[in-house]
Amino acid sequence: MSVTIKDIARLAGVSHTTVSRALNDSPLINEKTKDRIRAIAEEMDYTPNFSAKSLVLDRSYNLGLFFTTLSKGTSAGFFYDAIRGVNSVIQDRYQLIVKGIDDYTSFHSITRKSFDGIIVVSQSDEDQPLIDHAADKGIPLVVLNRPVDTVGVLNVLSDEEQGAFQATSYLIRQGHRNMALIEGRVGFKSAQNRKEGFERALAHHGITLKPSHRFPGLYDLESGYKAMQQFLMLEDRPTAVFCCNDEMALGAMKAISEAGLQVPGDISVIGFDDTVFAAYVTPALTTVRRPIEQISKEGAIRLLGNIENKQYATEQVLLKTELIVRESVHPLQLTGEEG
Amino acid sequence: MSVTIKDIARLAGVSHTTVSRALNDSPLINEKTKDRIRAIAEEMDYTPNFSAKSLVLDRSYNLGLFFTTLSKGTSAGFFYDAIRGVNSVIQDRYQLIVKGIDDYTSFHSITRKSFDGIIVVSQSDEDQPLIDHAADKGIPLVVLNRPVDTVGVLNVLSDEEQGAFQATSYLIRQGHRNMALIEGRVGFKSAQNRKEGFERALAHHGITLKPSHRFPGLYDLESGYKAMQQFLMLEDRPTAVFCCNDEMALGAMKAISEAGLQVPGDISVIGFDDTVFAAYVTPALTTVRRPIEQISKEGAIRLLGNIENKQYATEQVLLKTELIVRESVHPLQLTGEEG
DNA sequence: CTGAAAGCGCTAACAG
DNA sequence: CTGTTAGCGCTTTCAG
Repeated sequence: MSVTIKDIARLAGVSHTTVSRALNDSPLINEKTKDRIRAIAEEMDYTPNFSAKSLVLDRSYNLGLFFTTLSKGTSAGFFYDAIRGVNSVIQDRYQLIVKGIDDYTSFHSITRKSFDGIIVVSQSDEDQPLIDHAADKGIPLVVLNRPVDTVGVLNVLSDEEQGAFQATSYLIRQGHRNMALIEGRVGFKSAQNRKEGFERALAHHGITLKPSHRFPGLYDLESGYKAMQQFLMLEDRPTAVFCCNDEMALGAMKAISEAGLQVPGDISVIGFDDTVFAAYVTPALTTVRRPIEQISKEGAIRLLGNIENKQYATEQVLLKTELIVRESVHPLQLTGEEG
Repeated sequence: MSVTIKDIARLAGVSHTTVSRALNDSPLINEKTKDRIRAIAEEMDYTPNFSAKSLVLDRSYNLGLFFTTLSKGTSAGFFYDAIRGVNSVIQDRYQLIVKGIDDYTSFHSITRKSFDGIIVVSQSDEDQPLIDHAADKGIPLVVLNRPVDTVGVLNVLSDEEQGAFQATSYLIRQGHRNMALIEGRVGFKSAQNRKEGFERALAHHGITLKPSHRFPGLYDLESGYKAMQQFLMLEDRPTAVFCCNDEMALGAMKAISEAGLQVPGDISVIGFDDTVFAAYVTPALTTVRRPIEQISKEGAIRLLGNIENKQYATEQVLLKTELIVRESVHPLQLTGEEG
């Protein structure tokens, strides 16, 4: 069996309490004694039993990182950035447990005992039951990526409506009037926000969008491809397409080039997210950058603070998005005011 | 505080021992009693305290999923597929703890108490100390993606050398003789395997590669781009480039198109991994498919079996790769035998 | 079939 | 500054 504090106590000729205190650097213990005990612990290759600690301290040392789904509709880059961001913050102090919310049949096992805190990377309103459950159980909680107004829940996200508004305004400034929209996954908040930003920019310029010029996507390459195929069959083919993420934009570009047309010569394409590959496709994709890694870092930092200070202040942090202009948008006709 | 078996015992008018047994479906307990206790537990919204269980049962209910690194050199798609594969297998029975091996300063905390089993998605020989440590501690272990011969360690991977050999042979059958190689990250086993497969195919056909026609990459888009820029400056520019992953292939394609040349008209490009975007770039990328998700599923299944049966058989599973022919390779000159 | 008692490894009063 | 004692919530002998 493995070494316990009792073993150390025996060797050091002290009580196991003293060992416990020494190893936790308690001010109650003489420095000399501490050093001696630490040396013995080191030598015996002692590792604390976290189950025992957890039991008595009522802390699990677990942090949950929950995604809406692991199996569909989450893009790999998004997933990777989120985990990286959180991981870079928690370091050694916690174990990072990754879960898909849709894997749960019951939230019963999610308690304050099993998670010291939870980070929900939320893409859909359907995550709300989980969020409510966790808030209900009093688990420190931060929700990323989607606005929530649950009391006591920290919230970090980027202003995607604004990002979409900017991107669309840019399209308009480049002279485009006949535009199309490839929407995100139904039920995903990001899909709605981006659509709304797009629509607000249009309304702002008195442009209307025909029903034929919008298409619901799934946030994956294929749905962008298919949506674009639809648009290409239209009589009044759009001169610019706003895609609710980069994957769909890439799919759309594929459809355009297969039809023998050019991006951006014939049709301009704009994406969202600034995925790693955006700069490397040809033409390089003009898109909206969303600071996922920063969001998840901020979220993790706040969560840790929350766990440790036990203060449950509601707070929403809104990070800026940024339009990254590259090559996939072509000016259609200059309108006097420079773009 | 939360409900414990003692609370249930009090309400049911039995001892907490009986409750424990009932909830664990022990054959020692009368079915009627079980039902009654289960009903009460349900009603009180009882959740077992896993720290307490862990302490006495000496199991953590944690499964570690270790990557060589979370911060660099791991591609998002690879990461995502691996987590998905494992997650789909473990279901509710374990918590999945994701770690980057390079985040550890000491493996001290990795014990049989803290992990019931470990899956190492290994990309580098540098992971060996961790693998040895875990094997040493007697933690059930499966290593994915890289061959190891540590005793008692399960091993699931794909035959990448063979995949690279096939891909290169295909290039040769298409008439290419003047080829170039963009290598993977130094120290990554996959980089070495792919390079060796490439070289074996060349040797097999008596083709030699000039030092100028190989370039070390980092598995990311940028390094593929830069490598290709080097090749483009060569006097005897290659007619085909073998890239050790799809990201670098995309970077290379970017460099080619920026130079005013065509893929595959002027230069053929072949990748590795069959990333999601491979089919959607233009031209669609010819590449080698590697069944990451299947590998991680197989690995997880074997690990669970191993944990539960306590049998530590060394076993290596080698899964096939598959050449996916798309559009990025152009026949240079037919050689009689069809390609 | 059920219960009493002990103990997993650790921390935290309470004494001294 | 150190030790004694109790107990976290659970499972597991050992008796009955």
